[in-house]
Amino acid sequence: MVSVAGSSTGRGSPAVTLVQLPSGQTVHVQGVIQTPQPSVIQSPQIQTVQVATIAETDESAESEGVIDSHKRREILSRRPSYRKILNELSSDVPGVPKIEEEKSEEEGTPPNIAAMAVPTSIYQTSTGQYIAIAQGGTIQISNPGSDGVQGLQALTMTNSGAPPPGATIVQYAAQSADGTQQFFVPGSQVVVQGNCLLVPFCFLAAATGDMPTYQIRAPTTALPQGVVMAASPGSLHSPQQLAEEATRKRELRLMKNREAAKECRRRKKEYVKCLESRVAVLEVQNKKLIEELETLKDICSPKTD
DNA sequence: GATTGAAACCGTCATTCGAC
DNA sequence: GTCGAATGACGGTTTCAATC
Repeated sequence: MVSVAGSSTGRGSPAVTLVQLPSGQTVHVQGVIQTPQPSVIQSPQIQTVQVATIAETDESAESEGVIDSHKRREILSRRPSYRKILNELSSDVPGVPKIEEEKSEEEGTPPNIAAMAVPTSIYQTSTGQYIAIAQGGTIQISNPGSDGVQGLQALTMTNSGAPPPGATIVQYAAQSADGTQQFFVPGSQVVVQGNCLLVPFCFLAAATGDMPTYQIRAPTTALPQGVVMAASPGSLHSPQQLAEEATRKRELRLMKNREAAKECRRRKKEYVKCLESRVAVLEVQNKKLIEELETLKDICSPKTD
């Protein structure tokens, strides 16, 4: 009679299997029996149940008589965000990377912006560039990939000249540009019409409350060109100004939602990759369990002559 | 090279969730 | 209750490989 009790220690160090994931990542899988791993089903139970319930509408229909409307609403409600799910997974399994909370733009010092006049507002563009706006009117643009101040481009505001009254001339002197280019930012109204095609990007600004926000956009954007600098809050009275304000708010909302959708898709991709990785690991574990079962069967089964 | 279908990507809208 | 963030759904666009 062979005893298999305490096999986790009786067999010496647990076997380690290398699993090649679809993403190319290699994962170490330790002995299956010795170190029971948290189940992928157990961890995000809530989510799994919810998905299953949504999929099996017949079953939910059967239990309608028992479940009140509130409970059904809970069951059918959207599952938690991918970030939550993935972070729960990562807390269960050390190998699963966490989706980090985004740092606010004011947090973490962007690279390549040094010696700025303070107070300074720093913004990041959709292309990864950083824009710093000092109170003195200086705007600096930095490219994330470059070193030191190499990526800095200067925008200088002056309040004089031929442009519409009250407008500000913004001189854009890109290092790589052939020459200095100009576009206008008036004090209370929109500008930059059409100039988007002349400069490497559009300069987009929108005031929210007291603090204006700015964004650099590529000329190919779907956003209508020309809408940009918002009037200062509190000075909107005429219907036209109200309409412009509404348009500006809409553009801002669309812009934010656009970025949110991108981020959401990125998280979803990461979440799916995580699930695929878990599937790969569990498949290996399952295979090993089957093999161990077969081995034990061979050992325990009586020999027949 | 032209066509075509699938997959990936993107922007927008509608809705829900969670913080306040 | 309000507001912003997150996300599903939908339709349009782009990319790419397969086929002719």
